[in-house]
Amino acid sequence: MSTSKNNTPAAPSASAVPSSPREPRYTPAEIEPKWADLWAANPDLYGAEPASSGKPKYYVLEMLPYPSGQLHMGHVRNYAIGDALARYMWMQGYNVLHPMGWDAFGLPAENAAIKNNTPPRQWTIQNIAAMKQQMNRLGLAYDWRNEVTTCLPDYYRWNQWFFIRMFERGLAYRKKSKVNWCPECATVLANEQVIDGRCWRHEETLVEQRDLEQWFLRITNYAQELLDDLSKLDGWPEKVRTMQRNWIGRSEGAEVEFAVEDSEQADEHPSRHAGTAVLPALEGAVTLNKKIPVFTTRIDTIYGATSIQLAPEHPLVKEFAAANPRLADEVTALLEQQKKAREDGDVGAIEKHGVFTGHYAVNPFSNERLPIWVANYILLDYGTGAIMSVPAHDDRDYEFAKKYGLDIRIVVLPHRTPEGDGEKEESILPFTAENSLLINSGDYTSLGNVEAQHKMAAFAEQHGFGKATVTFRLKDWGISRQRYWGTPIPMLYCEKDGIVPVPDEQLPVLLPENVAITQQGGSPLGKLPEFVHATCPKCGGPARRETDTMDTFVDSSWYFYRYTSAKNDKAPFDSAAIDYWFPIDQYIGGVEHAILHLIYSRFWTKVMRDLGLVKNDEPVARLFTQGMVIRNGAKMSKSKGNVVSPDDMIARYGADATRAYALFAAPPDRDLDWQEDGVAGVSRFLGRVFRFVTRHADRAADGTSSQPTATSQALQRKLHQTIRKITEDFGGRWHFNTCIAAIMELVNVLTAAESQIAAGEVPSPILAAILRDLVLLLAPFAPYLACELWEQIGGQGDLLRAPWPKFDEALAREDEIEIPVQINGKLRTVIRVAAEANQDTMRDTALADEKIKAGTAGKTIVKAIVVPGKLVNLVVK
RNA sequence: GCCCGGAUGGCGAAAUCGGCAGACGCAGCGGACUUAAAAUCCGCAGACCUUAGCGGGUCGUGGGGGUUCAAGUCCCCCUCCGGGCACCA
Repeated sequence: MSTSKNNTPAAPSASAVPSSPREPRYTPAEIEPKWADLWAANPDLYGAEPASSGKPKYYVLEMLPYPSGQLHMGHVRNYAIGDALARYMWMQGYNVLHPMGWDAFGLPAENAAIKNNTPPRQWTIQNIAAMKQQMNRLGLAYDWRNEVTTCLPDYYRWNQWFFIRMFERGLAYRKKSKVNWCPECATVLANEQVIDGRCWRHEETLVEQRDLEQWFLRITNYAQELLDDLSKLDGWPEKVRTMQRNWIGRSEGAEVEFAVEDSEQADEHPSRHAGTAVLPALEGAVTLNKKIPVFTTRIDTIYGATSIQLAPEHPLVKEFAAANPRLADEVTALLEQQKKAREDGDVGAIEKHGVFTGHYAVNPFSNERLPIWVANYILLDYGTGAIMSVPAHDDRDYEFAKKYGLDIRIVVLPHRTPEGDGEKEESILPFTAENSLLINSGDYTSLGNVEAQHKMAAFAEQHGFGKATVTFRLKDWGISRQRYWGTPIPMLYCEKDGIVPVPDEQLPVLLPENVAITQQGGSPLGKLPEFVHATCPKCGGPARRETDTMDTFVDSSWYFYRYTSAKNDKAPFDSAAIDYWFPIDQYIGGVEHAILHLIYSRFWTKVMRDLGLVKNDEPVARLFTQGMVIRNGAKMSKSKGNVVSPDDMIARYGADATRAYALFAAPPDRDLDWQEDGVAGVSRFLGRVFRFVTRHADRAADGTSSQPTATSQALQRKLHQTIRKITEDFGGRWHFNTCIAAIMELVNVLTAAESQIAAGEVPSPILAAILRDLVLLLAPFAPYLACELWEQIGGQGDLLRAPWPKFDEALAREDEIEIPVQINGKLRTVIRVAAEANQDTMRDTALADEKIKAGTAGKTIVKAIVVPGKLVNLVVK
């Protein structure tokens, strides 16, 4: 684009540009540490004011890191976004809370302990120090006065305190169940931590199923509210809300009990082939002791049920198999297939297999006998682990019935299908659509399917064999971990009193330090007799201490509340501070926590609300998920060898350039392709700013007239257009890449006017104002440079508290604009008109143009489309 | 299979409401400064055709259709890439 298009002064000739060899150089390696030290020495500088200040508040939060010892580029990007926002909001006059902390419990510390023979605590604390150093070097404006470190007793005691509160209300409970076991971690994992049958931390490691007694948190009590409140979270990405909705997996339907025929009866039909047909209704008395509850979303199709299918692990299957070795073998084979499918990460594509058990159940609606099968596509842990199979109206049942020759009976039809057209009916199978009509369904025939669902569920409830019900995919949160480096679960086991919580006054249950950590499995704390042996607070007798520790996702479920009052030793936080600061105005982090951390946090907040500790229903008002940092087309990882170290970048180009590049290279929600040449480019740009401002820094003081000139007006116009653009972007769009591009454009315009400035065509007070605003605009993106230049131009007070530049519409307005002129939609020329020119003026100007005259000569102008401020398009024939 | 994103020069990208496609930056090319280099500064730059040159023309936002005076943008169909969910009864 030519500069004249912007109505800016023509570019000066090269010789007009001052190029003094004495010009100071931009040296971030000197500037940045100077300010970093100053900031580190003044912890109040970025401190939030107390709630009592009464100022409008803004709580901006970035997800706290695990202290691995090294920041990676994903962190840098995350924090650069949050820091820019925090600084901007400060400059807008808000009382900003911008805290940071450490998600400091977890397995890597134990692994490092084994490898280096360093105690986990020492390793963790060292890493925290190193990373805090990196953060300071990056110039991140955190309020360190409320730093939270989750592995310290003053934090984790409140995990224990919350746990006991939950235990008292039945929200924490112990049960034996099948759990996910990662052999690599040597511990149990929550469902949320299993991805495609593999451990979330060990992509190569298959998760095993083990039967263990574990502590669970009753997140399912909140399933409905967690689902409902998603609709309130309109500041969250739709993608995250959808992921949570799917994870919660609400499904409305009915539970129906099918009675099992007594085994003596079944013995008359031992052959598996007998299992293919529905037999006539029972006559006479049959013993029906056992019931199979079945969950279905389509009770309206129950007359079409032609078999019962059980999960291979179903308890009844075990019973049947106990009396039938051949069946036992076949069930084992089914289990193997399931396991293999899990290992292949391809659970959905497993080939369906099944086996007839030799037993029958009774359809409570039709009294028909249905063969009971075991099938590998039935999951024990969803619904009741058993289904009624309706092949005509379910894709999976249809596939299975076709394979094994089971009956297929049509009981619902589309509203419009003419009756009796058998061939046509066959062709639509399996017919699974809702909004259908029932046929062959006893009293319910010819009802609409939704109406039938209600009536049938009501009938089942009346007769005590079923009811309408809702099933969730979400399971309770298993939090026991058989590892050392975590919060001890504050529970005691007394022979006399059973499970007893540790009394509040004995909290925290301290995590002992003298523990031998091995990869053997089994809780390391169990090997410390002095830890295990305790006294029952109820009877005073001997008790055994719980030796498992809590999932570290407990730590991160409420840490952001603690930031408001991290030194409180009487309560997890000050409720007055919470009332003021919550909900979090803006939370920023990676999308990988869309389900795990973000659903646990929502659950924890609802529990705390019900405990009367907080008033908000949700912790986070607005959520932003930034894109990944990739390089050479792949996510940065050691194994791919494409990792770029933040330290290297800072050493070479400075923290400002590194941060600004992280914001400049892509919009923050998209993946960012790291290109080192790009960092160099941003660094060059910062150098240009540095030199330009430095060159003119002393102009502020001279007292010349402030009468605007054509040049100064052009510069101010560009400046205020830039202010408008960036201010609007912070308001919501967050395209910091184009914000930085806009500052680059501004600087390009300023340096292009260098010769006019040198010639005195810009009054000093105006130039000084431009420099000041330029520095302020830069502050959120390159804080070190901005501070350095703020000092040079004699800025008053701390830059962070300086008010954000105010956009002036009058200064930004263009007098004359360029209007493209098209003939039949093709660009022919560009005309200049006054910005507020009306349609007639625009059309006349266009028609007077030589190129347009030539282009329309000998033709008829059929139509002239004139859009004020936009374009002229002449339709000619 | 279902649900979200995405696809624009050699590269990262921009175009906020349907109105000059490629802002800004990288890499590249030419020039200035320099003994030289670095640094810095100035300029050129989508592809193709045409012109001695000035210039002129055609094509162009993954592919195909459509709506419109006008489409990267709206509608329909399709391809590829990334992510999430998945025998959920």
